[in-house]
Amino acid sequence: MGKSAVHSLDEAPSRRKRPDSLLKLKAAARKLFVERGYHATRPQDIAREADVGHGTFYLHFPDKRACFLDFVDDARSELDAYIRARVSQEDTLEELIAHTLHAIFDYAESHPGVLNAAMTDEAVIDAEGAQAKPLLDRWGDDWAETVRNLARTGRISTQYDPAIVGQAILGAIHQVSAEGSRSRRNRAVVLDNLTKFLVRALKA
Amino acid sequence: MGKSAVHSLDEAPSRRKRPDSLLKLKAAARKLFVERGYHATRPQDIAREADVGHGTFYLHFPDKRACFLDFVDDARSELDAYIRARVSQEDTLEELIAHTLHAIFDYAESHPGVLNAAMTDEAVIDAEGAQAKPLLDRWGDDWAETVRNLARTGRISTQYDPAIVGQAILGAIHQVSAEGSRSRRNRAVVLDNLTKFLVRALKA
Amino acid sequence: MGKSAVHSLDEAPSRRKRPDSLLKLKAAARKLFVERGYHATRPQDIAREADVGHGTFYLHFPDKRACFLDFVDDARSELDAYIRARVSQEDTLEELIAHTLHAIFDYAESHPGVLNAAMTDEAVIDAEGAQAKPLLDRWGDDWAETVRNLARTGRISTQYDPAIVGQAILGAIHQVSAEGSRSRRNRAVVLDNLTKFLVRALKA
Amino acid sequence: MGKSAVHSLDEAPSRRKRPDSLLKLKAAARKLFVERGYHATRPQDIAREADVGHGTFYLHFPDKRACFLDFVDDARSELDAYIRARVSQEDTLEELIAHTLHAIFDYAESHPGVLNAAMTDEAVIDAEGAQAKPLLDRWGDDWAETVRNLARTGRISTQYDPAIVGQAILGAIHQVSAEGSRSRRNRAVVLDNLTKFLVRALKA
DNA sequence: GATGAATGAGCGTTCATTCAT
DNA sequence: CATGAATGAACGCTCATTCAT
Repeated sequence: MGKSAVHSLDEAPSRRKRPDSLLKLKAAARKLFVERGYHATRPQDIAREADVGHGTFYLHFPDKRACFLDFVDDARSELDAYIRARVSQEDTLEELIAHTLHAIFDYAESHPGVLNAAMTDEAVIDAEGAQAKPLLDRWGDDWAETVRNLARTGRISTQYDPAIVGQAILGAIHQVSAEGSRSRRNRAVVLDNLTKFLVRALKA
Repeated sequence: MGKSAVHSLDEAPSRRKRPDSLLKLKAAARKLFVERGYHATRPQDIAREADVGHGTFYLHFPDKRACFLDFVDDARSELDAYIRARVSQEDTLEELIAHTLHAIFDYAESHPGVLNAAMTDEAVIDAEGAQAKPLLDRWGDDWAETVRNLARTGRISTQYDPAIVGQAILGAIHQVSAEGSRSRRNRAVVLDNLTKFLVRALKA
Repeated sequence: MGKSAVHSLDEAPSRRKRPDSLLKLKAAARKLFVERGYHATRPQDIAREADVGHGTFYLHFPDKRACFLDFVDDARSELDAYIRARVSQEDTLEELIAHTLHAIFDYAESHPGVLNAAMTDEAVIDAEGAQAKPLLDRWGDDWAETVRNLARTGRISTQYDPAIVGQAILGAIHQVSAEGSRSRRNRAVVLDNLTKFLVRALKA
Repeated sequence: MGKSAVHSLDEAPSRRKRPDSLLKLKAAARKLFVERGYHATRPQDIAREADVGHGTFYLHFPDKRACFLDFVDDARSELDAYIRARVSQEDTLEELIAHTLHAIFDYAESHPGVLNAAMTDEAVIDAEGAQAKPLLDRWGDDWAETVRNLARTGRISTQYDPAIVGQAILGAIHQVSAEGSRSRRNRAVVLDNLTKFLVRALKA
């Protein structure tokens, strides 16, 4: 009815088919997880927001949990890209910290609420068989690796256990940016203080 | 310990009744919130664990949320007591950091999981009418106050915004201890690294 | 403590003991059944309103239903007394109708809400083993008896089945006064219309 | 009647599905509200009676109250249709009363208990946000309108306040038919008495 | 692939009633 | 007589998931 039988010249312009229902679902899921949180978002809500049938949700995700984890993974990848685009191997400690923080705050600014939503403790979304490591811990591990590299190249003190200070750095950044956005703090001031704090803590 | 054995021949030592159902419920609630988290713990589970009827739960708490908030408040008070017992006004920066961290780690050791459970984001337990500030932010504010005092007495650099580095300190401690307990790290090493990290970040 | 051991000169002036807890409970029950209705009134509420312990309620009533039925019986007795005080055997039809309606409206005015609350359909308060006749039907029976008397003494048409017009009269009175109080109608006008209506319907 | 039997070879005559769960629920709700009353009927009971899952109930009604109100509305519409089919504008007073009562008693006979169940005081089903007027009052208003018309066309005495005698008529009819069905009175006798009663009360 | 009506275990909570004191 | 802490069956309702179409 009114839907042309012609091979959809008008809507699927190029490649193969178009499973854009997945894209619509992912966008809707992100929107709702950010706005309402994991528990207050029902698969039905996501499907309606995406303007697809409720059943379609389960064509693309085995369950709600998987959908949330997928959202978290996307956020992580996007943030990684932001960071990789701004830091270079030759950065000094100050530069590396400053560039990374800039990347994180830029991401948070253009994707408001996403980082906070993505960091919902996984204990909260799955009492029992949770994944090995919460997202925050994995991000802490990334910082541990960075710390190891900085120590190896003599840019920071070698007296630290990288695994531990990696978590410390991540924790400081996370809490400062989370609270900063809740309290609507001035971004430049936050960045400046946090950069100074981390650089002094690490400098050789 | 400290509870006199005199007169307790049986179980109900002297006069009257003993409306200890509240105590049993609080203990049960703590146990289950720690073991399973807020969402996976039902009022009914708490009542059964406390060995009282379902309805008794609602004699003492208006709802599940209030029970959780009560648990959080208790944890906060207990931890405050631990900290106050170990730090003194005349502590140097190093001492203050070390003593506070000792207190936190002692508390975490003798009450495993409690701090993590208590820090469940309040957004998670009550979408709408949540309290103004999450517990973590309030603890960050406490650190901000400490930072202000240290700066005023010349023990740390005055170039920081206390509100921001307060949150940074709290974030570092929280993440290090949370991840540390998940990864079963050596306590002494964690303490040592974290103390050094914070002292260097703050020292004048 | 502070309660005189002297044989209560001050409080139980005359006869025996004083089981005034029953009186307090009955007053409280009436107040709450009128204000909130049967289902929204809990035995606990009645006990608290009466300022006695919850258990005391069950010392005087086997259950909530019995308490309500007791309230209904009281209302019926009181209204009967009002009516008996105003009508006499020698009243003409007009007088009898007018006096009875005056009695009912007087009672309703000095005990607002009581008649309405007392007429709550018993189906509503006890799904299964209800009493043989709802209160309204029993009041209708009373009117049937009155009609029989009026017919016997030639004051009204004899062509009616008293049982049926008894219910009709009661129904008209009940609905007019219930709706009249809900719509805050003028009492005199209501009385005048209703009297005329019933007299014309019955007059020989 | 009016539904063509053509094509209904089996049960699902032609196209698609048949979302008759609503119809089954409405029938089940009517049955149970009539048999047990509002408070003794649980949504779950209605669903089981309709042979659908509990949740299906909430697909069609926001809550139990809405389901009951829907039942009431249906009953009112059905009865209105019965009455409209039997009375005409040119009826004399006697005819109008007689035809209307016939319609009501016919409806009550072919839908036993429905009118009584539908007239459950709305105060009983919803303490707070109830509708402006109970169903009975609204039916009384309908009678008031009828009385106004009769008075305007000179068919009844003009000395009445239509609003009040409207309620009186409705009250008489309601109580007589409710008690009549409880006492299993002879329908013809009841009709005869009630018609005479009302006609005499109203006749000019 | 896509749909959305249907499901029912499970939720947080209430309240009429009991009974040890 | 009086108490009120305790009870637990029962309530109205939600929502992650399935499956016939």
